[in-house]
Amino acid sequence: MRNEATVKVARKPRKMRDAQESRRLLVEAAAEIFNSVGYHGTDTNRIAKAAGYTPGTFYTHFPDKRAIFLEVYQTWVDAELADIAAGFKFKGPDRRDRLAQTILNHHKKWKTFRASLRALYAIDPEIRSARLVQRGRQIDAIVTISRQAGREPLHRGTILSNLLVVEAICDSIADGNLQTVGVKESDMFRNLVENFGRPRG
Amino acid sequence: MRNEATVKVARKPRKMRDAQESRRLLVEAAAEIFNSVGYHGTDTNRIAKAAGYTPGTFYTHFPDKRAIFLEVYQTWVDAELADIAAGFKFKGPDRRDRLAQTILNHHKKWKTFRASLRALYAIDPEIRSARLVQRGRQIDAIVTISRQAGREPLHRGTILSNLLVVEAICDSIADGNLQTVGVKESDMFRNLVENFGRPRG
Amino acid sequence: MRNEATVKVARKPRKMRDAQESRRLLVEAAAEIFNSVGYHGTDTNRIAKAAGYTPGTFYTHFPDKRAIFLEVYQTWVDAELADIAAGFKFKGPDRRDRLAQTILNHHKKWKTFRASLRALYAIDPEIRSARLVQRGRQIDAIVTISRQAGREPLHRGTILSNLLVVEAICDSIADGNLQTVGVKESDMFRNLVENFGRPRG
Amino acid sequence: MRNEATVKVARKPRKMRDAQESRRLLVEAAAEIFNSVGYHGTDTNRIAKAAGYTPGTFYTHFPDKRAIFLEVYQTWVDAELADIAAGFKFKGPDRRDRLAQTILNHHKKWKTFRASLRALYAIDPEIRSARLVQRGRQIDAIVTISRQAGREPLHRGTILSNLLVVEAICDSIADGNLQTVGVKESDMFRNLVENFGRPRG
DNA sequence: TATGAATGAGATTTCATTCAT
DNA sequence: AATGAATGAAATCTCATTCAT
Repeated sequence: MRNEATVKVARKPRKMRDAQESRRLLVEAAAEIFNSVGYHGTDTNRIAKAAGYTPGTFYTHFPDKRAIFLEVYQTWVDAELADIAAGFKFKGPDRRDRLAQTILNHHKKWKTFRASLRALYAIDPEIRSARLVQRGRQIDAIVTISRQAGREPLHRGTILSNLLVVEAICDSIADGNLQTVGVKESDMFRNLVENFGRPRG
Repeated sequence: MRNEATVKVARKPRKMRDAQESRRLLVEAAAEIFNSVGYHGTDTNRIAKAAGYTPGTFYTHFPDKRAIFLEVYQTWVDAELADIAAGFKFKGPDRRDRLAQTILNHHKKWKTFRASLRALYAIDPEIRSARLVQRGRQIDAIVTISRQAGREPLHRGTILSNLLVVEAICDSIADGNLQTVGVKESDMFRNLVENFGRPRG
Repeated sequence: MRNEATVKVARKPRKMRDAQESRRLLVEAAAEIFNSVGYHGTDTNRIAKAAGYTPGTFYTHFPDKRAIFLEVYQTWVDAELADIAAGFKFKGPDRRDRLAQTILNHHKKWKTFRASLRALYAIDPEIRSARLVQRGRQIDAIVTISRQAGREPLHRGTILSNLLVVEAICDSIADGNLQTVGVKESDMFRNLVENFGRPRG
Repeated sequence: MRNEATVKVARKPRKMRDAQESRRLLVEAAAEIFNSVGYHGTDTNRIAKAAGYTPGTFYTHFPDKRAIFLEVYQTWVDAELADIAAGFKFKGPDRRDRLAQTILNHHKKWKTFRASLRALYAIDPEIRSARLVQRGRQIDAIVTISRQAGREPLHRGTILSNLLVVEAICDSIADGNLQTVGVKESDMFRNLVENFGRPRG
């Protein structure tokens, strides 16, 4: 009963036939848009379009906007874990600097996405659960890395605390406005570096 | 995200001729709503209604939604500065605990508002400027407090770093989900306390 | 039926400032549209436009499409009751004919609306409740009319049965396709008339 | 939320090469869904899925949604005619009761489908034609049955009238809400029975 | 200042239908 | 015949904002 459409628009070449691939393209596009204009500035039609699809396609892959945000989040957290794990493998005298730089880059890249995540975390129970699960995994991963390195892992509370501190400092540097509040970025970076490899106690 | 249930409708001050009072009522209502459902979950009609006015009135006092958010922010930051200043005046052996508790309470109370602020900071230049100005004032205030206490103030970078750490840890406790990631709140609180009054190094 | 009207209509002078009046206009427009294209063929934008408003206005008066359908239904049922009551007041030898004609006219006029009502009744619990309440009222009204006329009312079951029969026959005539099935409208009308004023058995 | 719960997903007959069988499965699935959520609540993808196919398959068998509704209608009307014919064959003192019960059961089973049919009838010319054709056939069948029974058939108008009355009363009982309007189901059933085998007037 | 009905752009979502495979 | 990803038009609904009073 919707067929009154008298004018036929030229068909687009529908070549994309792989659902997995389409999902990936959508998630990729969504990640980028969420990270540039935030969750509320993003609309599903735009995600679809950016991925090369029409509005309806979005909904053949995700029930709603939150669902794709969650999926972007999973993807993102995996990347973060990989980054951190990679960072821990640095050797040599500047390893702390390089680890700090690695994590800082991650934050620079995902600045806006992280901010959206926090805002949604405060409001949305599902996002909160997902985030908490990942936070747990993140701490687990660090415990594991410590053990693999033959060191006695820190308490979970201390690990979380360190994570939070690192994130907070990274965010402040990533923001790029430190000079506005009269702080030198290099000072802040030094503060960041000091959080790695400190002897426990 | 439409929880009308939580909003208290105030009286109907028809033809109240005091613009200052109206503004105050609106800002107060807005603060509460922003803090319960976040910036994007808040609608201006609802703010007006909660303050006891009709939608149009909102726009006789504020040019747009962002403007009232900014005003709420100013109010809020003043309260925070006052809290911190008060906290610094505690004396006695448990002064660090009491200062930590004071700041933690502030965070508990403004959890959602803070999250919204961060998300907007990432997206909106005006909010960003406002936030940066306040950050500067906040550091200034701490410098001043140190001087008044006859101590040599820390570097601005160190102050900011400490502020960020305190905020991050407070947020994590305020969230109320630490046990979910296997961390004890009391451990975290101890981490928080340690950030106050530490001898500089 | 789906007025694609692409031409932008010049701004309407927003003179309509009476909510009651607006509601009435919307309900009136809705009644007409529901009755011409059925519930599912009706869209809220079209109702608003037909009443002289823009899409958003609809939602300042009704929470959704069902709500206005329900309101149209209330209006309609009142009209029907009034029609029947008026019909019962006819005097003279042709009173049964005139009563039949009155009710038939009502059915002719509301053919499509009635069909939509039935379809929604089958699916939608709220519509069902509303319809049942009205059905009860309708029977009550007939009991009352009988009493006022100094006659002993029929059993409720008999009244309902008569109502159903009258409605069914009216619908079949109102439809206007009797000749297609080889039946003369006048025969059917006679069957209808016989249902009025029959001595009870 | 779009009651997926009620639909049974059939097996996956990939590459089933029997078009007749596929059609049948689709019509069967469609009948059930139309009858549970109505025409407008039914989507063609869901029909296909319930029949064990994917969305595209639907359109290799039917040009559109209306077409399958029409086909379901044909199937249904045949079943109804068979029911009635069977009912007319009952013998003995309770034959009228048993006939009434047979027809009532049919109505109970197809409640929602019937409601949809009426609503579409009011709106859709093709559905209307189909329905009118079947109505004619139905009257024809009853004429034939009468003749076969050696009785002089009633006028077509009387037959139609009786059919309408029976349908209306069956619908009201099938609905299951008579007590809500203060009517006893048994009273209504008696009214129904009285419509069968009445000596013609 | 306050009102509050109205606006209108636009976001979310649905689904009958298509078509390359 | 069957697939199933994709389509795209369109409907529902939201809400920051306006403006005549």
